[in-house]
Amino acid sequence: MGTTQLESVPEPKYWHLKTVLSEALDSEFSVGEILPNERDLAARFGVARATLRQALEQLELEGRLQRRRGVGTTVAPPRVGVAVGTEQHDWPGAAGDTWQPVDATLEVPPAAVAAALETGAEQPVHILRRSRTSHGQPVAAELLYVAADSVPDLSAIDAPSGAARARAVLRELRRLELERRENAVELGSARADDAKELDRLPGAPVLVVTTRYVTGGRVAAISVATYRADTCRLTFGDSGGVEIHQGPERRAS
Amino acid sequence: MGTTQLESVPEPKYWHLKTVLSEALDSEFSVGEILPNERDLAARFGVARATLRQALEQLELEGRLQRRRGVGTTVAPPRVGVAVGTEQHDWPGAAGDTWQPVDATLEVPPAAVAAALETGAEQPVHILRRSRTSHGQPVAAELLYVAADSVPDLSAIDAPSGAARARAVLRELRRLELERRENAVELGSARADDAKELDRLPGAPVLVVTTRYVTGGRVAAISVATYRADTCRLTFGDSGGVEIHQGPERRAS
DNA sequence: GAGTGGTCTAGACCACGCG
DNA sequence: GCGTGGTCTAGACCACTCA
Repeated sequence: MGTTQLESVPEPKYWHLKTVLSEALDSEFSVGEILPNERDLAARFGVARATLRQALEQLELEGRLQRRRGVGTTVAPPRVGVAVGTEQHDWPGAAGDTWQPVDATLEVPPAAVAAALETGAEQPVHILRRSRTSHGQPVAAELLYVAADSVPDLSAIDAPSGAARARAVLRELRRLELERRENAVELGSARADDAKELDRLPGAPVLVVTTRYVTGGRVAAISVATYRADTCRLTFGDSGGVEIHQGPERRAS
Repeated sequence: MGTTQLESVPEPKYWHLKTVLSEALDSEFSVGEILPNERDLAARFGVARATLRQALEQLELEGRLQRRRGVGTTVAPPRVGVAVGTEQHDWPGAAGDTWQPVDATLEVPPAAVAAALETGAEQPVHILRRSRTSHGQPVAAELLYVAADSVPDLSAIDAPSGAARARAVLRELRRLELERRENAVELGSARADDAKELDRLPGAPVLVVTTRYVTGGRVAAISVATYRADTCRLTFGDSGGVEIHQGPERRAS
C-alpha cells in the first residue's frame, strides 16, 4: 500500500474489499469452505464490520458467497442453470415439467392478476402453489392463477384443496390448446412466504418470472414464479450449461 | 407519531418501514415526485438514517424509487418492458434491432469467452460494444464477442475501430445462417464501465443476459448484455407487458 | 455554497443454529 | 450457552448536482 495517497480517484473501501475477497475466493478457497467470521475478517482488513458486510453482500448477490445466520459464511457453488420456458407450447404440468404441485384453492386473486386474466374483480380463480427444486435445493416458488372458466369440467373434482386438486386443475388445463406463452423476468425481493419456502430471509433478491398462457386469444392462466437470484441462472432456449459470466478456472478441464 | 406499534412477533424496523413507505408511494405520491431527504425521513419515522436507507434500498431494488446523489429520491415510473430474444433466428444487428453500435476492436477475449467460442486461448476475436436505450434512457450495455473466422471477409474493411467497423462486422455476420440462439439471465452487479454507461454507481444490480449464437453446430458469437435491474423488465416471447404500455421504439436517423 | 445521497465508523443488542 | 450473521444507532465526512 505504501504511505502515499492511494488513487487520485479514491475507490470506495468496500469495493476494493470486494475485489480482494473475490480474488481470494478464486485462489485460496474451495466450494463449501467456511470463511472467518465477519468480526475477524473486518479486523483483518482494518475496516468496520458494516463496511466488510457491504462487500460480503455484493458477493452474495453475485452468487459467490452464501451466508446463514447462526452458521457462517461459506463459498457458494456455481449457479445452477434452470430452464425456463423451453417449450413454447407446453402447459404447466406437462411431461418433463420439474414443478411439484403443493396446493390449490379457489380464491379471489389480487387485482392486477384479475385484470390480466380479464375476469371480474371479485371473481374467484384457481390459485395453485407449486415449488421447484434442483439438486435437492429449493430454487423457486410459484403462484399459478387459472381462470375458473378455463377448466369448467373441474366442478366434480373430489379434493377441495391440496396437491391432488392442483394436479386435477393442471390435467384439465392441458385439454385446451395452448396458443403461446409469454415470459417476463424482473428483479424483486422475496415476500415473507416465498422467502420461507426458498430458505432465505424476507427481502432476499429474487428473479420474478411472469408467464402468461394464451389460448384462443385470451389469457387462460398466469404464473408468477419466484427464483432465488443468488443460486439460479435462468436459461431460455434449449441450452442449460456453459457459464460464461466471469468464471474462475475451477472447472474440470 | 403516526408509526404504529410493532407486532408481538417483531418485524425488522426497516421491513415495516418499507411497507409503510410503499403504501405511501401508492397513495400520496405520483411518478417523478421528490421525497423528503433521508435525514428528514429518518427523523420523521424515528429511526437512524442507516435504517431508513435500508428500506429505501429495497424499494429502489424493486424499481419503486430512484435515488441520485446530489439530487434526491424520486418516485420511479413503472418498469420498462424490454424485449429480449424475441426473434429466435435473428443475428444481432438485424432489422428491428434496437441496439446502437458504439465501437469494435480485435482483441484477445477473457478466457471464459474464448472457451465458449472454442477459439484458442490467445486468439483475438472481434469485440463489439453496443448500447441500448428506451424512452431516452440507457437501459443496457453489451459486449459482443464474434469469432474472427466467423467473419473472414472482414480483412479489407476500412475502419480499424469505431461504430463503422462494428456495423461492418454485424453485416458480415448476417451472411451466415443462424441456427439458433440460447439465452440465460442472471443477477449481477455492474462493473465500473457498465455502470458509467448505464448512469448508475458501480455495483448497481443488473440483469446479465448471455446469448450464444449457434451456427453450423458451433458458437459463432457470444453476447453479454447488462440491463439495469431497477428500471427494466425483460420480456421473452412476443409481447410486452401486462400493465405496462410500451411506447414506439426510437429509431436512430 | 448549500443540499443531496454515498461511505464509513465503533459500538450495541437480537435471532438463530448447533452442540 | 456460545458463536454466527442480522439489525440498529448516532454520529462523521465525502462526492456529487445545481442554483
